[in-house]
Parts: sequence; structure tokens; C-alpha cells
Amino acid sequence: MKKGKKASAGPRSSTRKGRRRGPFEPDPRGGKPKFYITVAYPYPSGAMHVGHGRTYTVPDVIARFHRMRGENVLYPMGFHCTGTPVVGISERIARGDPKALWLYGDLYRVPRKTLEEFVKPETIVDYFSREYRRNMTDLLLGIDWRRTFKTIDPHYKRFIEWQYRNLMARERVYRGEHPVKWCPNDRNAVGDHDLLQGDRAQVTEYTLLKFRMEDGTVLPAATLRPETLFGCTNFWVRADATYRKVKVNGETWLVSGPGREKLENQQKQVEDLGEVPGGSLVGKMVKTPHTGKPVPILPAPLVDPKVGTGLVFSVPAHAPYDYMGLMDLKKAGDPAAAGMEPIPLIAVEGYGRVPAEEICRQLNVGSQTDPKLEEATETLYHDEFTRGTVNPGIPAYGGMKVAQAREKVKADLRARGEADILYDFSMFPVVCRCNTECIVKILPDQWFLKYSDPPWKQRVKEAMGAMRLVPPEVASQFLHTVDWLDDWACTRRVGLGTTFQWDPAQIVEPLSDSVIYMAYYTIAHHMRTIPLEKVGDSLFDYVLLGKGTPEKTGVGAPLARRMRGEFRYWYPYDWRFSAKDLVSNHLTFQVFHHTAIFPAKFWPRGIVVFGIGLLEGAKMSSSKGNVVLLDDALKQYGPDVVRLFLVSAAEPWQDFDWRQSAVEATREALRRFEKTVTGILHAKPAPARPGDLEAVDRWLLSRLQSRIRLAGDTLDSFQTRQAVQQAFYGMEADLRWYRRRTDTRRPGARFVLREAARAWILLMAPFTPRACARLWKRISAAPLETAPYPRADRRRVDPRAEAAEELIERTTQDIQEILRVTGKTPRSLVLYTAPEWKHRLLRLVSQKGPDIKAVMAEAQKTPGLRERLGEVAPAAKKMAALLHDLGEERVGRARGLREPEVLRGAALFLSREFHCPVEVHPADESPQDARARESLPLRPAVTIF
RNA sequence: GCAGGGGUAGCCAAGCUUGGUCAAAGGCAGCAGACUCAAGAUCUGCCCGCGUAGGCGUGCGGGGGUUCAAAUCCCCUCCCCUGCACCA
Repeated sequence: MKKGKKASAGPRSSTRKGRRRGPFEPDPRGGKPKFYITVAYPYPSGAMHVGHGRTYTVPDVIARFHRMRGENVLYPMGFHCTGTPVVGISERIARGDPKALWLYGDLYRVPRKTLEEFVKPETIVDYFSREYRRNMTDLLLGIDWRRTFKTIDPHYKRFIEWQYRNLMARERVYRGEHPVKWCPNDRNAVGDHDLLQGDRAQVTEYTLLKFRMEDGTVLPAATLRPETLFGCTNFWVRADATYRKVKVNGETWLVSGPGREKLENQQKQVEDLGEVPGGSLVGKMVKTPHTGKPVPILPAPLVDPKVGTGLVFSVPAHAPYDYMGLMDLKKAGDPAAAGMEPIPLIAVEGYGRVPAEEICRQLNVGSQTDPKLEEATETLYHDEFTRGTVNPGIPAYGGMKVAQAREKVKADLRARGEADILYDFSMFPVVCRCNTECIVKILPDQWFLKYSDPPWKQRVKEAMGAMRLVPPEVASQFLHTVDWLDDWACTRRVGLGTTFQWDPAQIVEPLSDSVIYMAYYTIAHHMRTIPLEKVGDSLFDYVLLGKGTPEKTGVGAPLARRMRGEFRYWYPYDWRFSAKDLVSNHLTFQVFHHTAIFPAKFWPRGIVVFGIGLLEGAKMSSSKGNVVLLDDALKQYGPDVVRLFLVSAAEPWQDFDWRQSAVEATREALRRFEKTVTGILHAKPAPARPGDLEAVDRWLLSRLQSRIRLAGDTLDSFQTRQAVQQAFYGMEADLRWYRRRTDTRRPGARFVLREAARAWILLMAPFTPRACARLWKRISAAPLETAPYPRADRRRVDPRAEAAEELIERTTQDIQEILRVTGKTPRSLVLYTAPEWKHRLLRLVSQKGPDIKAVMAEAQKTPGLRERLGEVAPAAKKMAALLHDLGEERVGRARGLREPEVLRGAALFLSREFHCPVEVHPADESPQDARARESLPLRPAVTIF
């Protein structure tokens, strides 16, 4: 606790003068390019699991790589503590909710004493941010902890206040009202994740059509399809429901009980005037709005008092429910319904005159309570909306597309006071976690970020166009998000956070207070040394925007100048990393805010989007307990194994799967690495004498260069998995072959192996720093973190040596296959290389391509070939296949290889492999051994005795 | 529904942009052998089918097409995953 306090607030010893800075606490430095990466900071409401581990390990690997490349690398970390979740958690713990107690007590193993303190939300974020820091340190993340902060720190809040004053001045924020899902019990807006039921329900805008009774009483019917007004035959009420007579904006309305509540929550002045039983309405007449046609009020069970206003107007021609309602009445012999016929007003291709009737018949709907009506309604509404047109006979709207007519009817009627708006859910019911049924409430005094603003969107697109987005496929997602984004409510009434200055009852919404904090990191370590009362707009204006003068910042000109300098040094950030589910909000928001507040030269440079984590193939989920805690993984496997696995299991943008068997394999792999390198370093070092090197030594050095090149290139493009394939598995495969191939006690071999081991340690250092540091100590006293990353040495690339080794490897495989197929155990092996004329033929085939006729024509003219045309034809065919198999490049590289020499050099190796003597015979123009005729370039003939 | 991503051998996963070098890297699991008192680790081989000579056949969700040639390009179709807002 004490230690943690120190960690997150107030000046720390690490900022004291004279303390030696580690490589992870960078300050601006001339002569070195800067590299600034940030990750979306965690919300510390629970323990870290291995999925979080990866999110922070990937950037660390990249950071270490760039540091070794000689760059000045900044990787900071803060904690996002604003928002409602921890408030909910503390409440649940306070009331002893068993699930919460299990999650925090058993799964996260929070000490009982601490758990008791969790009744205060701040304690939760305090505790877990300390845990995060501890885990991150254990994971060997090279984070600059001098700069850490929490979003509820007073200094940070000042920063957010400054940000919003800024946005307000630029008219990016405005006040309005907004409909939200609302729990009347909690008296709070609820998000989808807080719902027991109905999380797929959307808030939809219904049109209230005002039907009027004789005495002027308004019966407002809520509808999604105001254009169907022209097909209205009657009006529906629920006979067994009680309606409320209320005064709304000077009119007398009749609505259901729930309907009344909705009106009240949607900014209407509602005054109760009494109750009316639904049954008493039946039989009366109402006039339709706009057309003024009198229609009768009829009873129908299809009416749900909870939906809309509990009043429905009936369009039996186009609404399956209404159609069945009418049919039911007719069947019951209701006289009012007897002469009533559907009035069609929409024509849809594929349907007849009365579509509702048709679809009810098709689906075999029995009555108005038949569940099949849902499907019928959905299908018909969709078809009419997308393909329907209004009948030409309808005045003013005839001939219009349904979608078009709908908007026009709505607008026209609203303008004349014959219609109003009611928000309601698209699905029912919507139930809050507290088991209360939710309603739609219009929140007044809501504040918005104007993400819908076209010029702003345009700037964001511009910024994104100049950014590097990884993987490139996400670009379209980002652009789509920019287009789709609407204004964002940026204040909240509950939760932790920064008070919203224009309405102190609200706080800045958590996704809106985390969009430019990457800039804050550049000065965070200085901020904590400044007394809070000196932190004001003039400071941020100067440091972040260059406005004003350093003298007026209130913190002293030298410090102000220094902060300004540091901001300008680090900014813009080079890369931002985050999980892919933040693309459609945070990652896009932060680009919006950067373009709003900073000049273009400080706009983001790049984004890397992460995949999500799976656990043994199933989605990781804390609440379900399907997680491996990072702490446990670190204790069990150690940081190197965890890191290596997390970055090599998949590329960062792909989903990765934590599989125990795979993690254990990684552990073994790392053991082999350490063992191999240790073994090499143990051996007596050998001086470099070029004369000592054999072909196979040059082969290893040559391979080493391509491993180095590929490992660096792939890390440059964030392909951590591919990089590990090269830096680890590729290196291992080369070394394995090398040690199988040759006597490693030779001086030349010792020299080459030492070179390889040295490079190997450096290549692995970004992934497994602890093991590498241990090994590195035997080589150098310099710190590994800043040791130079290996560079491929072109002079050591030796295509000839690689071709020779490939010949040996292929020959080994050939022999193996023959032995396997025949089941023989050889007493001796004889290899025949191909004669010169076959090499000549190969060149001919590679020139002429697979056209055998052309090859033969040429062969007839070629001395050395024309004498043996009978042999040439089948050989040419095989060579075409060989070329096809190996590719021009490899065949070309092998050209000029002295095969007999190469194979003789490997004879000892081959006889060891196959436990028998191996002879190599050079090309023989007229061999006695029939098998020798099978020989081809790059594929010696093999005879087994 | 809209948008984005994906379906490759027992499993995971590369390859697909730039068609031939792909029976298709790598890993896991499995089998056999070497080492060992034994186990583990390590090394070697096998791991679609057939095959006593390095080969042949089938094959990359399903269907169709382009091409001398398709896992790779085009069209249609089925299935899976993610996001869709006032929530971090």
C-alpha cells in the first residue's frame, strides 16, 4: 500500500537529480532519432490476464528492438480510472454480491482485508493499478514509470479541463438533448452491458399520429410507418386496459399508463386529468390526422399498453397484425367490423393488392396472437420499405417511394401539429440488471462532441491518409467509422472522472477524457513536481500549443521551456497500439481530437491494431473465469517464456490462443536456446583465420546473414511471429543442421559458432531479455538493452556455399527415401554425378522453356548432345520437371557447382548418416552401372549395395 | 440487417497481394528408432493414399469460370468470428 502510493502519486525518487537513468527512462537527446510508442492504457478494475500481457509485451518487443537500433525510445504507461464500472463493482462488493465476491476474492485473490476496502471505488483502481505495475515489471516491460499517472489525479484533471475549454472555444462541444436507455430505479442511463434482457434493442424514433375524438381529445398512436395513415380503417385499443387522460402542451391526450410515463421522461409537461377504461372507448369514433376521416375504435388483444402509447391505428392492408385483428373481429361477428375492408395504399412487386392478407395466408397465421406474425411483419415491412411505392391515387404522396413518402408525411404532419415524436425501444422488454424494466428518457443538458461535423471528419480522413495503419486492412474500417460516427455524448452523471466545467453535476465521459493523453506523457514527470494551484491553461497553452510565453506559465520560464521542448521532441507519437474493438471508438476518437487541438505536424503517425486472446480455443473472459492470470503464468513459466509465447503465437493483429501445450513447447524451446548458446560459449574461443573455414562454415555464416536481415525486416513491420520464426526457429534449424553436418570442435567451426551465438543472443534480446542478458554477460560487459542489433553483412553472403549445402541436403533426403521405400540396409553407397552434357542440356532446357521440340531441335545442332539424342529426349523431360521443381533461381545458383568435389567433401558425413561407406564417382560418359544413367545435375544417381 | 475479417491436412497456423519453386513452411498431438537402468529432455525418421529406387494418385469450405497451369485470379453459394455507440 505504502509502496503503491509512492508509485502513483507525488514526486518519486526516480526523478531526483543524480540518479542514474536506466535505458527505459529516456529524456530528449541530440544525435539519436526518437521513437515514441504508446498503448491504450488499462482500466484497472481487475487482475491482469495473459491477454493483457500480450497487449503490453508486443510494444515492449518493438521498443527494445528500436532501442538496440540506436533510437531514443519512449514507452510510457498510465491508468484509466474514470468511468462507472468500478463504482458498480464497489457497490456489488458492499452488498455482498456472491458473483463479485467470487471474482475478486477467489479468482483475483484480493486479500480479504483489501477487499473490505473495495467499498470505495478509488481503492479498487488504486489496488489494481499497483498490481498492474507489479505484473508489468515482472513481465520485464521497459516502461518509463516516472511518467505514470492515473486519470483521476488532480493534475490530469486540470489537463482535461484545459482540453475541454479548448474544444469549446473551437465549437467542437455543444449542449443538446438525447434519448437514452434509462432505468427508472437506478435513475441512470444504462449501457447494453448493464442489461439482463434486451441488449439488442435499439432506441427508435416513432411518429405519434394524433387521432382526435369528437371533443378534441387526442389519441396519439405511435408508429414507424406514418405513411400508412392513408390505409387506416379503424383504431385499436385494449379494452381491458386503463388509459390516462393527461394534459400535454395544452392538449388533452389519452395514453396508456406506461405511455404516460414515457411522455414525462421525454421532455413533455404532463398533468394528470383522470383515468378512462379502455372498454369505454370502444365504439366511439376518431378522426384521422391529415385526412380527417372518421374511423371507429375497436378492441384488440394485439395492443400492448407497454409498447408506444398503448394506442394503435389499424392498416389491415399492410400490417399483418392489423389484418388478423380485423379478421378475428369478423369471425366473432362484431357488427362494426362486418363491412370493413382493407384499404391498400402501397404497391410492392411480388405481392398482390392486399399484401398483409397474402403473407398471413402464406405463413398460415391463425389469429392476432399467433407468434408467426412477428416474422410476417418483419418480412412485409422490409419489402414495403425497400421496394414499395405509394399508390398514385394518394394526394401529395402518390407515386413516391415508401422510404421517401415516410419522411415527407412525418415532416408535413409535424409541421402542422398533427404529429409528434416518441422514442421507444425496437424490442421488448429491456430489463436492467436491477431487474427494473427500462424506458427511453430524453436527457436534457447533455453535452456532445460534434463528430458529425463534415469538415472535422474531413480533417480526420486527411490525418488517416497520412498515417500508417497496421495491418493495412483496418484502413477501411477506420474510414467507415469516421463516416458513420455521429455526435458523441461526452458527459455522464455518475462514475469517477473530471467534473464537467459547464455542468458541475456531470463528469467528462471516460472515452472522451482519454484521447490526447499521449501528449501528457511527454510532460507527466514534470507535472507531478508542480504544485496543483500553479497548473492552469497558460501552462498547457504554452507547453502543448506554443501559445503565450514561458514567463506567464506560472511555473517559471526554465521549466516551462524545458517542458515545451520535451513535448516537441517526442511528439507526435510514432505508434499507438490497441485492441481491434477500439477501432470504432477510441482509436478513431483520438485522431479526431488530435486534429482538433494540434497542428498537423503533431498528428498521429501510425496505429497497430491487435487481435483478441483465446484460452484453449475459447474466448477469454474474466467474468466467466475463463482466464489465466498473468501473475500465475509468470510464476509458472517465467517472463521470458510468457513473452516469447505471447508474441510468437500469432501476429499481433491476429487472435492468439493461449494453449498450455504450446506454452510448454515454448519453454522447452527456450531451454534449448540457452543450452546451445551456453555450450558454444563454453568452448574455447577460436581466432578468426579465414583459412580455417570450410564450405559448411561459410554456409552457416551466409544463412546467419539472411536470418538477421529477415528478423529485422519483420520486426520493422511488427510481425513479431515471423520475426521469432527467423530469429529463433530459423536459427535453431540452421544450427541443428550445421552440428549434424560437421565436426564442431574444429577451430573454424568454433569461430563460426561463436559468431552465430553472439548474433543469436542479440536477435533474441527483444523477446527474451532476461535469458539473453544472462548469456550476454559472458560476452560483453555492456548492457544488452542498448547493444547494437545485428546487421546483415553482405560480404558473408555466399550463394555458392548455400547451393553446395542444398545439394548435400537433397542428396541425403534422396538416399533416405530410397532406403525407406526399398526397406534395404545399405552395405555401401555409390553416388554418380551427372556428366557434362547433362549440364549443357539443362542450360538448354532453361533457355527454351518446357518446349521439348525446340530443345531437341537445338540439341541436334549441339556437339556433345547430337551424338546421344536417344538419351537426350527423356533427360530433357526430367530436367524440365527439375526446373519446375526447384525454380530457375536455385538452379541458376547451382550452376558451376563442382558436384563431385562437393559430394566428396560430404562423403564422411553421408557415411556417418547411413552407417556405411560412401563413394562418389564423377561423371562417366558411358557408365557400366545402369543406375548411373539416372543422374541429373543437382541430383546424383544413387546405387545401393 | 450494415460494416470488417476469416474458412488450408488430427489440431493450431504459414502461403493467397506478384498463378507454376506447393503434397503445401513451422508448431502441437501421434508413431518408430537412437541415447538411457528408467522416465523426461535431446537427436533422427514417419505423419493424405498407394508404392521393394528417389515415383504416381488425390487435394487447400461447396459449385462454376479464366488459364498450358489455381490454395493463389473472377463469379455464385454455405458457414464462422468481431464491431454497430453514450460502454471501458
